[in-house]
Amino acid sequence: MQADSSPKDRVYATLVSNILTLDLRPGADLDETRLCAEFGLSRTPMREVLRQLAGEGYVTLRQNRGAQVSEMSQTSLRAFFIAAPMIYSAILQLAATHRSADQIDTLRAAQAAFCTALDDGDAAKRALANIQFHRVTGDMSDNLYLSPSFNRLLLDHARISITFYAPQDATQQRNIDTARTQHEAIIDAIVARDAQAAGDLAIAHWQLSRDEIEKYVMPGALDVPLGTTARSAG
Amino acid sequence: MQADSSPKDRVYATLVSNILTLDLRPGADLDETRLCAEFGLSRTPMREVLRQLAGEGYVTLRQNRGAQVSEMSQTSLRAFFIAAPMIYSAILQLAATHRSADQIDTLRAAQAAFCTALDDGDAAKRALANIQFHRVTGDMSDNLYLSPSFNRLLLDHARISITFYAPQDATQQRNIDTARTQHEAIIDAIVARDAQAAGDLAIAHWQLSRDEIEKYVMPGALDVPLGTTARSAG
DNA sequence: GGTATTTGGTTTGTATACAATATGTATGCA
DNA sequence: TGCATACATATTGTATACAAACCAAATACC
Repeated sequence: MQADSSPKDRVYATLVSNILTLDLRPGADLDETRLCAEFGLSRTPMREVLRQLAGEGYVTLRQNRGAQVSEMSQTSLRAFFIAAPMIYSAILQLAATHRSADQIDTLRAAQAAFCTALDDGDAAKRALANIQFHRVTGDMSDNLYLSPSFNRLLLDHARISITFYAPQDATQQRNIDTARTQHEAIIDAIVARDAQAAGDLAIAHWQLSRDEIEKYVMPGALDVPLGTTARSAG
Repeated sequence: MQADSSPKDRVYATLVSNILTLDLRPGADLDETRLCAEFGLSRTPMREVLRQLAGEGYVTLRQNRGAQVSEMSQTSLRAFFIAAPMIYSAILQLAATHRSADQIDTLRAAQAAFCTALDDGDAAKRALANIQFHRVTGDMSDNLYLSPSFNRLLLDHARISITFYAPQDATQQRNIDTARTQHEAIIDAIVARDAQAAGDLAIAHWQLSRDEIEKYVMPGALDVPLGTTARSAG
């Protein structure tokens, strides 16, 4: 999010990245002392970082029992399916309306990075670059009240994507190219200040993700904990 | 939110309440040392409370420059007007769908408290009780991804309501009674699991607030800082 | 043999002391 | 007189030491 000026910011960015990429699994316990040793930071600032992460939904804090990476469940997946199209659509409409010229440059840069990540082939890097793209649209939308939910959605969207990513799946390979194209179209709509088109593209883009996820969410698999499926299979 | 078990929770609850009721004005500087002295708490836990409050949007933290109560501006008011009907409607629809029997009791209790506050006549208490009512609907909706924005909206909704409250205004007096009735209707819709009706009521209920606010937001007053208007006039 | 209780160790929560950074004032120079 | 710079002060950021709460294992009792 912000520049890595202070060591605290570095730790924050690292933890965020590790959580997004499932290097830190949902439900994983975060021992303060261990983190401090790992990052060369004292407990006081580390605790503050954890509290900030908790505020943004990355971790959950339990009284006298330390932090753990926030969980994902089938229940939360259902909530995700309800909230995502609504918020994504609103964000992109507002982005098209409110974007500045500078922000378009930033968005194009994010898209370039996204394409690089696509060619790279690493699911985690791809998800991270994708998030970055959408974060820029979030900045563009400039709505203090939608941002919290939008960011929370992006967090789990990244984690879900990585969870359900199957490298050998030909459909998914095609979908990745579609995503790239959709991003381009989104940029065009935003540049043209076409809120209607941006909103529609948000839905289409969401549909793409949704289809991929739904393939893996079978009614019989209701109690499979999310965040563990794909990694162990790949 | 949670029981006042620890002294930290008490400080948290007090600060939240003071911010919601504008006892702590938007933009007000929060000096750590002073707060510590006031609440009899050390700086370390106090800083953690402030970070939590920052995560939920109550305060903003600036590097090396302390915390201040989050501001409200005309810009944010516009964002509020866009986000509120959307989120409120979604929350109430979901509340009608997901609510449990216990939660209905809680909601009825909140409504009773709201009515008491209405008869009381204190704008701050009223706004607080109103928030409490809607928080219960938020719990009912049980959507992890909409909650952050919903809670952020409730925060500023309370502050805006208090800001633009005019005790002598006959229309507002009537509106207060309307709000009471609408709450009752909302309860009925939720009890009946009628998502459609709940969503419609959310919009109607929002409209009521919107009209009150809009009366005071004139195009010429674009740079009047929110949170200071009504208090000084009353 | 099973359950309850106590006890040791580990981990979190808090307080205080110290370091670093920012602000405001005063002084010197143009 | 105006501005810039240096210094003093206050406030934030960090580290460490201590207290309290939790967890697990071992022992005693039923």
